[in-house]
Amino acid sequence: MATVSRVLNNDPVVAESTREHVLQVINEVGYSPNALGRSLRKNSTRRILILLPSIAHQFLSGVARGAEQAAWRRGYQIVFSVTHSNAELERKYVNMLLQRSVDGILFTTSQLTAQELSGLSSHYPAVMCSECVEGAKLPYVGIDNEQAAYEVTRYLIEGGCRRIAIIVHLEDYSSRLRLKGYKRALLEKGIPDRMEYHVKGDYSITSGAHACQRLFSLPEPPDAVFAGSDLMAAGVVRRMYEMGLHPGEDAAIFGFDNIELARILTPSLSTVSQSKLQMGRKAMELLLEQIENPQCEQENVQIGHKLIFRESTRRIEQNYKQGRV
Amino acid sequence: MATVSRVLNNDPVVAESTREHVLQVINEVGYSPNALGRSLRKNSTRRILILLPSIAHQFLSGVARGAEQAAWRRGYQIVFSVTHSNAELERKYVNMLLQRSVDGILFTTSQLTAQELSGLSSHYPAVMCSECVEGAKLPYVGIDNEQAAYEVTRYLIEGGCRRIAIIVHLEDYSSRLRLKGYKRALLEKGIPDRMEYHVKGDYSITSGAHACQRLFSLPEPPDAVFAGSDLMAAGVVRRMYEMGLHPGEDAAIFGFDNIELARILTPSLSTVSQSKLQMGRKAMELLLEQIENPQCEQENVQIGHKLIFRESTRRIEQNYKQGRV
DNA sequence: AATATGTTTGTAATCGATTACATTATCAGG
DNA sequence: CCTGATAATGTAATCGATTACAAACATATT
Repeated sequence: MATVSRVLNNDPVVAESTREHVLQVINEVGYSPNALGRSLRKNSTRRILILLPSIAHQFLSGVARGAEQAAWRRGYQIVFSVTHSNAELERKYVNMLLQRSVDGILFTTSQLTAQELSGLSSHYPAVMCSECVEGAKLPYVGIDNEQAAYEVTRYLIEGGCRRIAIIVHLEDYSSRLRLKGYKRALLEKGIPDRMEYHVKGDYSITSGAHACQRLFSLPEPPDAVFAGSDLMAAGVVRRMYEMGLHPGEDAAIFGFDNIELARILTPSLSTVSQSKLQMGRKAMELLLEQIENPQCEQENVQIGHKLIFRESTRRIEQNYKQGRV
Repeated sequence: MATVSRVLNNDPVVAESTREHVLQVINEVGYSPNALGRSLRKNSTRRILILLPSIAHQFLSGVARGAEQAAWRRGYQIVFSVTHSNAELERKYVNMLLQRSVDGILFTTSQLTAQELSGLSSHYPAVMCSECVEGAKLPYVGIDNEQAAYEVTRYLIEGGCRRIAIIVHLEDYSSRLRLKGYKRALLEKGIPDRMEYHVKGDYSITSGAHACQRLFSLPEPPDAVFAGSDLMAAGVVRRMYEMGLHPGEDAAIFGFDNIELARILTPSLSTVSQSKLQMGRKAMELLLEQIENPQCEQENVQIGHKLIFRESTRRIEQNYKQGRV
């Protein structure tokens, strides 16, 4: 029994002959070690939980891939759970960490309070990635949302747009930062910041379509729409067609996230690209570091971003080229 | 210690006063029961693993939601893992079942051999859903792929199309069934089945675009394209625009799965709708039944499907209406 | 007061793998 | 053939929660 364990753990002390014999018998009887017993004894599962708001999440799937790669490289397994942006459900999954079913947790989103997250993080390995919660004390990996939004808005203004609408989800921190960047650019360029051009969206296609409907029913419809996600931008595109407008012509569209959809829509979407793989990888590395070296102090990490220009801002691009600006 | 356990398990035998005291102390010291010890003793984790080929999977996310609901209702937790369609990786996750880290496994896809799956299923609770593996002996829940493809093809033919291309992934069983349905319809209507109209795709947007390129470079390009997934259909749409063609006009397009994208593309996609929620729910119910009642015999379950007609077959729709057919 | 009855609480074995420690096997050298 | 050293295997405690069973306690009955 002890020898079987030693064989399975590659303990060099067992004789080659017994090792072979053990392996053969294991094969014959179809024995499979019980991970519960092992983890209980070792006080480690070598398994990480990644929390996602939903499965079909284009952007986070890239982040998840990066995180997975980093985990596998260090011999950890990944499981995902889905919170559906529901705090109650999220708490149940967070319990997997408290109850030692996983060694660490990577949040890509959270409905928990800053206090809950801080408390959790002070006793257990946890990292936040992509989305972040204002005031929560736990290591965070993400982009500079304020700066990215600033750059997009400035680009639109310099490209000749004057009535720039923004669609954001005002309830999360990164959205608020994006709004701040947008305002900074407007202020800097002396463009009035008009409330009727701020529309709330929840990252979904449908909310983008609704926002679009509202915006293009205004007496002075926008000449550019900056959506806080590519999905919302897709909703805008779709609804503009339905309203008899030409997305990209009648208004420039800018998305966020650079998901695959952005490339295949007609017109293809200009968008903000975040390095998803890098973000996930870095977050996982921080987490594993915490697990294996619990007393280490950790800092937030900022990942670079870049603007990608496609058909949905082609008119602006032409303005730039023709020096019309 | 025994009493604490009894309190946590709501054993009515403990006195109300001690129960309160125990709960208070638990709160004070921040005690959280160790799930490993508990599961080890109870020989049950009340946790199910759902295997997905990738995270950002629009279609399977609906299936997963249905499965989740059914699981929560019966007090089971769900975790997901991602196989990236890699058999090696998949085996590692399947090990979670062998090692008792989960009570059951729900495959939505699999790269394992029929033999492996059959062996697994004969000793452990496992169900296959949506995708299926030919010859594998384990309960399966899905639609009648052959019939669905037959209906689509027939519809296209009756709508006046004569050069109908099909894009499918020939390596999986459901794709082969779809091809079979397609052939059946062609045969029935006396339309020649031309090999140059069979193009291979791997369910991705890109593969749809490639297939499209090939098809519309033929001397006799198709007048309809039936794609084995909405994503591939989206790739076709995109590439047709790029080739200066008009999807929906120059050729009817039919997708499969009815993911959200199908609704927002321009033109919106006609497609085959499978009841994702129902499929997931049913599969989970079968699985939980197996877990709680190991000796029960189970049968495959077929879920209904329906054809959804949108802009990408509008021309055909008009033919029907105008009685031109 | 003594016994019977019912209610709580405590004790110890158990789940399965790991591992420090004890024990046995192996073999070289005297 | 024995001693001593080393190599290999076995024994038993441990991780933390559960639960059959035993023990203690409280209350009612005669």
